[in-house]
Amino acid sequence: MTYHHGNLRKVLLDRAAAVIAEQGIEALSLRALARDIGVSHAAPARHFKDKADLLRALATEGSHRLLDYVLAAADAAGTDPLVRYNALGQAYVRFSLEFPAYYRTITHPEVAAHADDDLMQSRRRWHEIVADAAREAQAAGWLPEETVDDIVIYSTATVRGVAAMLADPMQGSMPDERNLDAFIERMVRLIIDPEAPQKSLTGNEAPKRKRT
Amino acid sequence: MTYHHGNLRKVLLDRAAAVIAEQGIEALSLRALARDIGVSHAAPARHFKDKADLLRALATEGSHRLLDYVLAAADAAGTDPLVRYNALGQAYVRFSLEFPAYYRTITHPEVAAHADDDLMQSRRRWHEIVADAAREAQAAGWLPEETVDDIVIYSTATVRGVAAMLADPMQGSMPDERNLDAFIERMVRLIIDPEAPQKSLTGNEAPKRKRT
DNA sequence: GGTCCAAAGTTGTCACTGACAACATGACTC
DNA sequence: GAGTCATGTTGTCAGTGACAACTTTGGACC
Repeated sequence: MTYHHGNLRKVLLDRAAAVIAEQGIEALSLRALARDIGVSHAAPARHFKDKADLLRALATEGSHRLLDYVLAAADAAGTDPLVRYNALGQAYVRFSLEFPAYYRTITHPEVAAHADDDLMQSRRRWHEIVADAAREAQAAGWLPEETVDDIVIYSTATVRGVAAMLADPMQGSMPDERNLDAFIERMVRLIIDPEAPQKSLTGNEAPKRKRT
Repeated sequence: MTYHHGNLRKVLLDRAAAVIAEQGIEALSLRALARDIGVSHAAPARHFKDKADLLRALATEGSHRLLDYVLAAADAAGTDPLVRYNALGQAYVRFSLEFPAYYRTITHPEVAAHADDDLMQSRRRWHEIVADAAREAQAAGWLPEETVDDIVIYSTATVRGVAAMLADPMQGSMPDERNLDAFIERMVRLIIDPEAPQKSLTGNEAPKRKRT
């Protein structure tokens, strides 16, 4: 082992993500992390000013991955605006399950309250992405009377809530692993149902599809 | 000051709630709490086995208050099932704003993961309350094709998400204090719109009001 | 009214943590 | 090969949660 580790920063981030995924953010300790990696207890300070700084870095990286993940899913879903919007929501929930460490960090209150510019920009980007998709879905007849902002916030809140409830293992009536995909699909369909446009209605019915 | 404090347990809970409301759960320290109250650093241990135990007690008390708060709001809303269901959702979000310490504690991952029987029962009770209300709303024609469980989980997830986003001060596009009530009303109306039953439709239209 | 005793506080201590300061190492530059 | 600067290291400090051992107090009981 050389005196200089070489890529300690990356190793710290990876190992921290693993610890968070296994034992939660509370259980993360800079000293334990350093011990684990085989480096002195003060080494992490060279790369992260303090614990919050490490979490912030993790959240920033995670938020970029989230955007990539979600955009890839939306693109794979095709051009139908309703299908695309739905795919966006499902991908968000899936990300929270596939990368729990990133997701927990991103939504951690302490981190959220002291977000840096990079993290703030990721949030704005998320808002834009969903807003664009919502506008297209509105053009296809969905929720014509609501503002785009309201729709975005509502949709974000819902997928965030679904993710939170899936992360809470003690919640009753939660699906087991085999039914997870179907569960997510049902939940997001309650936000936007890609198969419920005018086609299922007879011609004389109102073309606007106001919800509820 | 007598040697025996008298009602230290209650004072601890109240002061802890105040600290959490002001500075968050992370900032809560048993020693600082004891110092603050003017009692020795080990005194809290007589009443709460450890820090998690104090948080658990706070969460339990909070969950009872939440149920009372929400039921009172629902009862005040009248007998129309849709209005009642809507009131339930709005009250949930309002509780999170009015009693942030309780709400944060209830939804804290660590607390949620190690819930005691009392807390678990409160959760089941919440599920029952919402399920009963959802059944009545379904009988009035709302979302006839969904299972009650799905509706409950979906609704809970959404109000939880809305509460989470309101608690996050850095979120863009969030309402200022004057518009809060209207914002909450709009968000919950997207779950269930109490003013959108069949009455607004002409007679030959489908009586079932499938969403989206 | 004196005695016992358990509940409720106290002091003292331990291991652990995050943060900081001072020092050591080594890679790169000129 | 001297200088310098990023990157590690050692040493230390105050704060924390948890625990053990001791003290005070107010009733219960006779």
